[in-house]
Amino acid sequence: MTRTLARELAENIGQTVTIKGWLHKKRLLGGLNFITVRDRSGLTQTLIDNKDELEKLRGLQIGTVLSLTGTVIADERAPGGAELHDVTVVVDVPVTDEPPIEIDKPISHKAENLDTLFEYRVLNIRNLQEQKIFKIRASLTRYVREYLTGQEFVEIDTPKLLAEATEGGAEVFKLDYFGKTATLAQSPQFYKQIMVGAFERVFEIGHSYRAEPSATTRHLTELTMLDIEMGFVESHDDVLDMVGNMTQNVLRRIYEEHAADFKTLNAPELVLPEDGKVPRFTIAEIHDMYTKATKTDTTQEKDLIPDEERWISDYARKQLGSDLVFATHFPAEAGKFYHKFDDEGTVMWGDLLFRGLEIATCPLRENNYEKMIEQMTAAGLDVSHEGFKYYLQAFKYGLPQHGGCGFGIDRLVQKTIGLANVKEATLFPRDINRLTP
RNA sequence: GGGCUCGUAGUGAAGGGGUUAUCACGCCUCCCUGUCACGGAGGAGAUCGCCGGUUCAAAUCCGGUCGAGCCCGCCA
Repeated sequence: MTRTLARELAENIGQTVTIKGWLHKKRLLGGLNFITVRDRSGLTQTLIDNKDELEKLRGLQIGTVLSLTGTVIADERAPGGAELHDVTVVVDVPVTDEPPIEIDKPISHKAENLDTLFEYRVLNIRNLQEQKIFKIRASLTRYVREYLTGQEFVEIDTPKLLAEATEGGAEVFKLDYFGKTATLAQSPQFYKQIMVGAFERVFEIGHSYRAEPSATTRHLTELTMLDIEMGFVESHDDVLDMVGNMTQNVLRRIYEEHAADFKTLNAPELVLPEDGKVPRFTIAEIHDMYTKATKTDTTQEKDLIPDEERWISDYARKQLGSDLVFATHFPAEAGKFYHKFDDEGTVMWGDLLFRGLEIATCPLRENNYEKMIEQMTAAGLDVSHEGFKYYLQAFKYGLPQHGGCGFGIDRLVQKTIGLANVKEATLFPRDINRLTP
């Protein structure tokens, strides 16, 4: 007997079929007993009136793996309009231990209960509502791949085990590597730039590791980043246009194709600019606007403070009809050695904010070999260091003007759905004090 | 790294010096032929995070410790 899935039930009225899945819910009404089984496509309700068949389930808990063979009956009282009757029960994998949490009801995502959420992740991921988050996540990365591949970007994979930290910025994890010290990549920064020299346009969806002791709702120590790098860009605007267009494309698509899921997850309504142009403000402009609006002076800050990110996003949504907004022209002192600087004391670097949170940094890179050496020396770096040798080869032997972005996939999923904490958008989050499951 | 808050059955919560620690869900037994958060009757399940102190008496007050959450710094 071949297996029939829950979603195929209504197409098999009158047929004898076998449903395989997990015992999801028992509703025993005496002579009338409903057993709900979960498979990858959804739930099947079966009606068991034979006492001997029902007795096979005595003492068995939610999660028991079952094969149920019976006749498909159309009945408008059944969820989905069809259910299984005259059922023969086969217990494939009996479960006698009571699950520590209930999985047939929405799982609490209250901040105080997040620790429990992740402690029992193995089981609560069997909850259908919980699964929607990760099906949306899977679709989002698929749409990103489809969009970028369509624009002739080549997907690459680069090493996460590195000889040494050279990029600067975030703290790195160190580990023993056959007696040597290795570090975990904090980003594919150097490799994606190197690959511009080969393919012009590249992207990678991979993990990055940050040893920052940050205990907030927006930080992970192991995160999933979408890294994009594009060669032969004419200006920083080209980079911002590419990232803005891609983001709008995948957001429009996810809201369209997962409309029902977004509704049950209480996701916010998507608001994107009608002309397809993501609003842009310079850091200085945002500081001015925020300082005027809130009487909190931020004009001396080099970056946006978190409340400014929320404020400008709120402004963009309400005044300009956009959930996305770019913050551009960071002060030069915020830039790093591989950034491109302009003559006005700012760095050609823009942050993409989505619903109050920074989800991507999008800089233009310095591509001139001599200028790179100059900027690295000015930053106090040893240009003859092993860690820079291979990176600089790419520049020495010809890199066109290029730029791209580091895009936080976890944050994108979080904000797309409207989750309060980035960890809720991650299956098995790693943070400052969680290394399991 | 700095600040604030919270640890009570398996899960989620209430209680906040004084008899047997309260409720919901889940679990066990029984009743129930259209449930879909089914309903009804009964039952089991908690050294109130841990250590110490104050007190005639501590889940409750105080100190420490461990664990967690949120904000800031920094970042995606």
